[in-house]
Amino acid sequence: MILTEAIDMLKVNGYKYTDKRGELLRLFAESDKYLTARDVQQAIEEKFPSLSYDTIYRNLSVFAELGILEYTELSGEKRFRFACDVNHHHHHFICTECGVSKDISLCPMKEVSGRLSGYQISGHKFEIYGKCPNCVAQFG
Amino acid sequence: MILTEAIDMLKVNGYKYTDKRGELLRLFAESDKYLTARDVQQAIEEKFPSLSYDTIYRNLSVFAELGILEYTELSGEKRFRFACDVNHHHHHFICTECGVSKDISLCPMKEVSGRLSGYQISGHKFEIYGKCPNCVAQFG
DNA sequence: TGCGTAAATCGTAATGATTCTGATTAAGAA
DNA sequence: TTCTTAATCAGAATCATTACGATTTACGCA
Repeated sequence: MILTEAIDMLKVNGYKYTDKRGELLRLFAESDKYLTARDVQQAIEEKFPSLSYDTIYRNLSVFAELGILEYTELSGEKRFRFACDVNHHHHHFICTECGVSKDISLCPMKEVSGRLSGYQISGHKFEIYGKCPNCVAQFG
Repeated sequence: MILTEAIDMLKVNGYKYTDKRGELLRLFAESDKYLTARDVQQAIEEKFPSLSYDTIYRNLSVFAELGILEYTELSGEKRFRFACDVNHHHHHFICTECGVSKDISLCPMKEVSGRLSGYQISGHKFEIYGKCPNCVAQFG
C-alpha cells in the first residue's frame, strides 16, 4: 500500500480528507515501524503541536478498520504500522527497542487448522520479538 | 504442573504460603482457562469476599515470574492460566468467549529463526483465537 | 464563490486496568 | 511465644483508552 492508495481508501469509504489525517498517513507510509499513539503524537508534534490525543486515537482506529494500518498489542499498548502487502498474508518480527518490523512470510496456520475440528477459528497471531540489527549494535 | 508443585515452587523461591495464595493457585490448577484478574476476583469472591484486587494482581505477577502461570495479553487485558507441561514448548488456541485453551504442540520458530540472522530474538507469540466447541454450540 | 450540513477536531473529563503507598496483619524462624 | 519481614489491605495515583459537548472544517451544491 502507498500513501495515495491509503487516501483513496479513506475517501471511498466516505471519510473526509484533512491535513491532519494526511500527515498521520504520511508518517506511517514513510516508516516500517509499529508506533503507539504516543509515538505518533511526538512524531507529529512539530507539524501539528496541538493535535488532540483523542483525534490521533480515533483516526488510528479508523485506519486500522479500513485496513490501511495493521494493528497489534504489545506490553499493554496498541501499536500500528502501515499495512504491507494486503494480498499476501504474513507475520512480523518486531523490534522491542525501536518498533521496527520485518516481514515473515511463513504462516503456521496451514498445519494447525486440521487439528482444531469443532473449533471456530476467528484469527491468529504470530509475532517474533527481539532486537533488530541496528538496536543490537546500539544497545547490545 | 500440579498444585503441590506450584506451592513448592513458591516456597523454594522464598515466598510464604498463605491461604489466599493457596486458593488462587487451586483456582488455576482446576481450570484450563485463561483468566483476568477480574475473573479471578469473581471466582474467589465466595471464599474470600474481601480479597484485595491489588493482592490478586501482585500474586498473579509473582506466579507468572516463577513459571507457575502462563501469561498473555488479549484485548487490552492481562490473562493467566496454569502452566502446562513446562518441559514441552507449545502454544495455545484460546476461546475468546470463555477463555478456555487448547494445546497446539506445533511451534513455527524452527523454520523462522534461520531467516533472522543479525536479529536477536527474545521471544515469540503464536496464538489462535476463536470459539471452542462448547461456545460454538452455546452462542453459534 | 458562498452556504449549509454532517463529519472532524478540540479540550476535558470519564473509564478501566494496573501500580503504588503507607498502615496493618500474619507467616514462619528462633 | 516473640520477633522480623513479607503479605495483605484500602484507597489513591497513574496510564492508556474512550466518551462528551462545543466548536471548527471539509466538501457537496446552489
